[in-house]
Amino acid sequence: MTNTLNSLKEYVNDTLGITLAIHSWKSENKLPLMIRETYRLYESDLLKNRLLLMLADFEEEKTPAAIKKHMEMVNEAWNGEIVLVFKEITSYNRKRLIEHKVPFIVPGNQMYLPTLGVDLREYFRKMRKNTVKISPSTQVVILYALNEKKYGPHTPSSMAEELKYSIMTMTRVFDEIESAGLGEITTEGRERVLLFNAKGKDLWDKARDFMVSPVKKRIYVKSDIQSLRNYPMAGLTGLSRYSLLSEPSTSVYALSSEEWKTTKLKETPMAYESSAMFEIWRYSPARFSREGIVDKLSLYLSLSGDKDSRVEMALEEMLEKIKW
DNA sequence: GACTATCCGCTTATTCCAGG
DNA sequence: CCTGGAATAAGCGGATAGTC
Repeated sequence: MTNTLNSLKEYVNDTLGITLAIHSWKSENKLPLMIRETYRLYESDLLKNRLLLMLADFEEEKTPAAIKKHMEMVNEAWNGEIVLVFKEITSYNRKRLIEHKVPFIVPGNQMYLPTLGVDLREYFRKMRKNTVKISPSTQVVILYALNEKKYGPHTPSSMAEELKYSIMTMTRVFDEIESAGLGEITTEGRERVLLFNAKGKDLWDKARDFMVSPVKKRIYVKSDIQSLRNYPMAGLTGLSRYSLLSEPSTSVYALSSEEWKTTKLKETPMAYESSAMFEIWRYSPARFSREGIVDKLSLYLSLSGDKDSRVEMALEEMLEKIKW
């Protein structure tokens, strides 16, 4: 614990050029036992502000919500700034603390004290460019409408049941469809009802720009023919069945990442003679596959962007043959 | 009863940096 | 300058506790 204190002093000195004076806190024994066991509390001051330092050295990281509660309890006995001090913290919990404007210091790494106007980090990353894409679950709903010609009305719960997602996920899907303007969403009583007013090729053209390739990763797998039968054909193998393109020498199959986690198939570092290529998909390819081939639209999305002009032509050929 | 806000942790993608 | 791997941000979707 003294190590943490020392590294804290060092860090503040290095970054702000201030020597922290840290004292033990007299009123600590007023607090619930649980708090005293979890944290060490110290009094200090920084830039003329009285601070209460909550040193958290717990084995397992507490969740932000729990931490917030603890701080509220401490706040009963202390009127002023409370600063959490961590040795380490996961990136997502750090982000959430910042979202909640909870001040904290990770010695040697980061200092976030919004009320004092201090926000230091080793470096700031550039924000990602925000692409307007839909999430895989939303894509699944749209593909469901297109592939099975079921344009609604749908409700979150009916779609959750049908497509094996949670109801919460479907709530988010409806939000995305609404904000992308891909469907009409109304409320009937307690039910939220989705109706795709654009159908068939119209819907496809509208949704196309929002959609993403289902392929997360392509890998080689050494496998016998038997176990390959369990998976739908995809990639160039699939395309060769839907068009005049000749079949590739290495067969391509698809499976979801959930299936990949539980399968006995093993990845091989490269293409051996008896191997097949597997595409790990963001959603289940089996849901829409017919006769052992993945659905045309997903296949199109998985290969669009291929530089080979023969592939491009075959993709267009396949699309044209669709009976919307 | 149907939906949603919030919380949570896992996974994936992006960015940075050090060392060639 | 590249490149590999470490660090970090963002995405995702389930669980839970509400809300209307």
